[in-house]
Amino acid sequence: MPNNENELIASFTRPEVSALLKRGQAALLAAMSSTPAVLRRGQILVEMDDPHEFLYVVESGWLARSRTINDGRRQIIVIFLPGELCGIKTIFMSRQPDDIEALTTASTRRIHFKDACDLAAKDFAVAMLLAWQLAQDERRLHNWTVRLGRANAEERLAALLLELRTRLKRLGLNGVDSRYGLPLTLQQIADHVGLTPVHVGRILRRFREQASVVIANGEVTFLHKSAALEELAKPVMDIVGE
Amino acid sequence: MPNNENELIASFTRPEVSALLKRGQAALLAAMSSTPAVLRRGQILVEMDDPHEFLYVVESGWLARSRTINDGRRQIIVIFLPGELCGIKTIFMSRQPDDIEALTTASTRRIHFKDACDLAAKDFAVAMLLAWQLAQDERRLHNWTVRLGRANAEERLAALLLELRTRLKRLGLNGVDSRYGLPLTLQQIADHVGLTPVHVGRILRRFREQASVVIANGEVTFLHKSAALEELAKPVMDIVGE
DNA sequence: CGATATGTTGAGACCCGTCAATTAGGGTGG
DNA sequence: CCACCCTAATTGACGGGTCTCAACATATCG
Repeated sequence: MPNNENELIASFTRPEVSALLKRGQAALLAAMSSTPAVLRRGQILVEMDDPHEFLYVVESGWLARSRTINDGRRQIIVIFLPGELCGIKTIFMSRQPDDIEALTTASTRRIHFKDACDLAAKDFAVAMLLAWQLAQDERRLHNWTVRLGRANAEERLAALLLELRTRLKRLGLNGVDSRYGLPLTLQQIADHVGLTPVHVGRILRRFREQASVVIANGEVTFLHKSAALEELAKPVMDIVGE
Repeated sequence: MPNNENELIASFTRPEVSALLKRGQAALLAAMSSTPAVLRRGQILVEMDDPHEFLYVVESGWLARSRTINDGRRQIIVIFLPGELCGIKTIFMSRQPDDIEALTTASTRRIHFKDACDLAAKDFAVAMLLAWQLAQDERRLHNWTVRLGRANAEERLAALLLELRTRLKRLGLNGVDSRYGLPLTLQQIADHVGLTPVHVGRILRRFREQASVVIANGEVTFLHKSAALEELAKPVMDIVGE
């Protein structure tokens, strides 16, 4: 168990911490399967209720933890972006009631949870990285709990678009500040924010008409009145802009 | 970092595992402050955005992680019952955007996160317990994400009442199977399930009229048609009945 | 006994869902 | 290059679940 992660989140930009995390990430990545598995959109990496034994890193594409109810309702619980780890809880539980699925064409590499444990025991930076990612995930879940419980459609969508912007930026995956790729369908967005695709479409039209954002051709583009978006989302954004 | 928690959740009742968890709990509790801090209802244990350094165990009463928006909206993100640990993420982050507050009169004992880490490093059972509680918390957050995103008022309330029943039973805190103490106001329930107190009251009346459950005098009592509740909640309950 | 917080009930409004029709887009094969 | 198909996106009309507001009842506590 790692022993001094305090101040981690508060110091996203502190060079010595991010350096440690980068070292841990490098060590873990080096120990992962070298040949990536390729997934088609909609393909399921880990089936719900199945025992599973691996942690994964997203190489390219977007993944998600999702739960589907037999009457057709579906909730995307967490989105995993390229470079992020998923399935860390595999270390602690052999089965979970959710799928991990590919939201887009994607590729992943993996490591057996026992190997990951051994590595973490030997290399503190790896333990640090794993703990850090877990804490990140839980913080994000807290944010979405607040949004799904108390925020309206506009606030949820504004929060989603802004959260993805800061996450992609932090991962170094968006070229320009005012634009990023969003490879999700309205249905997938709706399943994440707890709305219907029809209503998501209506809210996005409203945003477009207000000149806040346009989302077209799989690209989000912030317009000159995007401050209105930030104003909308502000009550449900956390300290680090997610 | 612990190294063989696999099968933990799947084996809630496996005697050797629960024995290990009990040992870990005993060791951690023994290291905690011996004089409990007493909290009045509504009192805040950890203020949002404040740096904090302690893990807590609930001795008596109910606590919650809650987030309040300045316009008055409020979301209870997680409920902590007597015997459960809260603030474990303190080990990893010095500040979080939520309060930890007393939902009822409550008492807690605490331990500095560094001491908890040292203990976990020496005693595997403690590390096990901490990891197990974290995994528990995250699984519960997943469940509530699904419910807040996709379940209607009846399903959310049915799920809440049943989840609390199984959690209290597991903690050994309910005498009879068909009855348990629920020390929450309609407002607090509403803040947890993402509804208004008025609507929560209406749904509970419906439950009462259907002879599913009565909730009166701070007690939940399941009636002869409580199977209807389980039917309602089933689509949004996880494997272990939470 | 009064004061305050909490619970109950009703009427009306609003946000979002449902359903259905239409358009647009993206790939495939001829 | 076009015809075709299938999926995704758009739009409108309508209905319903939940919220809002306000009045009243009840419980709690000094």
